[in-house]
Amino acid sequence: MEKMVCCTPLLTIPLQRSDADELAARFKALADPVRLRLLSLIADRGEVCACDLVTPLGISQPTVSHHLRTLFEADLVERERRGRWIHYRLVDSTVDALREALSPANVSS
Amino acid sequence: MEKMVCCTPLLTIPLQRSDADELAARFKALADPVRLRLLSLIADRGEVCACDLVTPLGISQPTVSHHLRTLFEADLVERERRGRWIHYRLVDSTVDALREALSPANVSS
DNA sequence: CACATATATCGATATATGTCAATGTATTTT
DNA sequence: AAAATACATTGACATATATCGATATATGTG
Repeated sequence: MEKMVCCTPLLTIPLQRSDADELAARFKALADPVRLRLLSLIADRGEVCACDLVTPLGISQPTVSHHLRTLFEADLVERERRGRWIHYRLVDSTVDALREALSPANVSS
Repeated sequence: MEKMVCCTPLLTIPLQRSDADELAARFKALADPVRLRLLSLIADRGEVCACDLVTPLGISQPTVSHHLRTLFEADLVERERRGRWIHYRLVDSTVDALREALSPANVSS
């Protein structure tokens, strides 16, 4: 059971400040090419050890760790330690919620 | 007819660097609460004069202008000068494209 | 043309962010 | 327990961004 994450739809009624802050924070997590590629790799493989995310992007291990933390704190990925490795998975519900926040105003009626 | 805008889906295959750059640039435009509220106001009213976007957010006119430019350059809004006023409208196709970029990997088959 | 209004740009400043090398911490292996 | 491996944190630095006041530009009005 995923926890409730976000977000007020953007295009239906004028966003309040607090809702805008929350939604912007999520999009901010998506607003970096390295994080998008990490997310993409995680989604592609279903589950990935962090160790497999360092080499393919050509950036340092601390930088990868930093970005994974950002994705984690935005609830875009979840992680699980298994032995030495930490495995990352996409949190579908957050991606779904962001997608829905971009839904057009008048879908029905 | 809207021009082709973007973007490679995020969750289907690993993003290439150039695609990630492009997509990140779009999300960056959404990654600010002021811009989200501007977009929300524009979407709500269908078409808005820039003059009506200054007061409701409590920020200065140059700042509003700056953010509107950012939204414009990300193809999220279009604008049209009519006399003294510049009218802003949402570019639905860009919002649609971003929403689709967040589509889950295996929708069909 | 002079003036008012709507919007954009400039310059300055404060804050945020991406990145890395160095170091720290947690876990397994020997 | 010592060494090795996986990952996180720290500190430093460069760049980007949000914001504003001042000013410029464009359009309409008298």
